[in-house]
Amino acid sequence: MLMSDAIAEMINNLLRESNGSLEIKRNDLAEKMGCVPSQINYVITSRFTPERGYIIESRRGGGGYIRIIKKEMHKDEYLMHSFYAIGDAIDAASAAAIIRNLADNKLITAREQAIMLGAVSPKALEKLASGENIVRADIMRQQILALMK
Amino acid sequence: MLMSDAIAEMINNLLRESNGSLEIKRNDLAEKMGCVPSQINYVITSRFTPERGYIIESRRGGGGYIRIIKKEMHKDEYLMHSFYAIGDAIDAASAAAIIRNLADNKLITAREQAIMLGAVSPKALEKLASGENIVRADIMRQQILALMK
DNA sequence: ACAGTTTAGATCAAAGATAGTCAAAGTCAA
DNA sequence: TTGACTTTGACTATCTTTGATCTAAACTGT
Repeated sequence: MLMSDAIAEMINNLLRESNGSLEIKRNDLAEKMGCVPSQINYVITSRFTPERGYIIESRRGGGGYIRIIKKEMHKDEYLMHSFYAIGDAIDAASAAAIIRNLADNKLITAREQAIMLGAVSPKALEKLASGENIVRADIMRQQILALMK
Repeated sequence: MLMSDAIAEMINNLLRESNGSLEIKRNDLAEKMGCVPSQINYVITSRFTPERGYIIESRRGGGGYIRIIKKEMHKDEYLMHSFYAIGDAIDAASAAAIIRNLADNKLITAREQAIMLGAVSPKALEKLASGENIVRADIMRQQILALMK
């Protein structure tokens, strides 16, 4: 088996044992698996992405760690739908419509709606020379990803 | 647990017991915790910063002390404070710190924090050729304005 | 009051402990 | 053969711990 797959399997086992959330020492795990530490990063970036439902947190220095959290997927379908509805670029009006939909469907609160609208408002992006709709799409995607946590 | 975290926890406990304001003897605390005195300074500088709402006062010499005060701000005050803390441009780490403060001080929920973070994450702004920090500042301001409504 | 001594916190830089990034080299299937 | 995926390791960034040295405040004897 591929080293990266073995590492991923190890992490998955640990996740299962620990009920969906765990902390590892990068160097320890690397040593246990017999690989270089940076390969742990590779495995995490390639397989434990937010898109696949994982949250990663880490800290360097003494007592450093990497925390991996598996979030429960269930009512995220609507969010997924919105996520893909955004596309590569989106204008302010369409963005507002999508956000309003989320609110209408009780996926976000009124306050959350206001925050999201603020972040993608023309005012927020006024300094952009160009590509406003592309950046707006990226921002929205990150916001929706944040909701799926 | 990490020594610095243990010290921070100790201070937090004392703060809670004493209702938001306390005085410690640096050397005594260091001895109690089993660390060098200067580590107390390190913990204070890294975790009890004014940015996080703490005021530090101290005195040297006989009867010296370090006083730590947790400052309570009112919501509007805090939002204003954050708004101005942003400045014309802001990097991702500083933005995260400000957002985290809002959450720590119960001005936003964990979900709102996640949304705000998402919107100003490097990932959300990765398409920008330049001026990332300027756009980030604008986005943050609009998000905070949304909270003041 | 003054000078010298003692007490106690501040500062800073070096060393230690971790994790992240990036690009080059390797592998493998289409 | 090419392109995607994997493996490595050098270099970087961040956080923590420690101790030497500096500075300020209080105390003491005259």
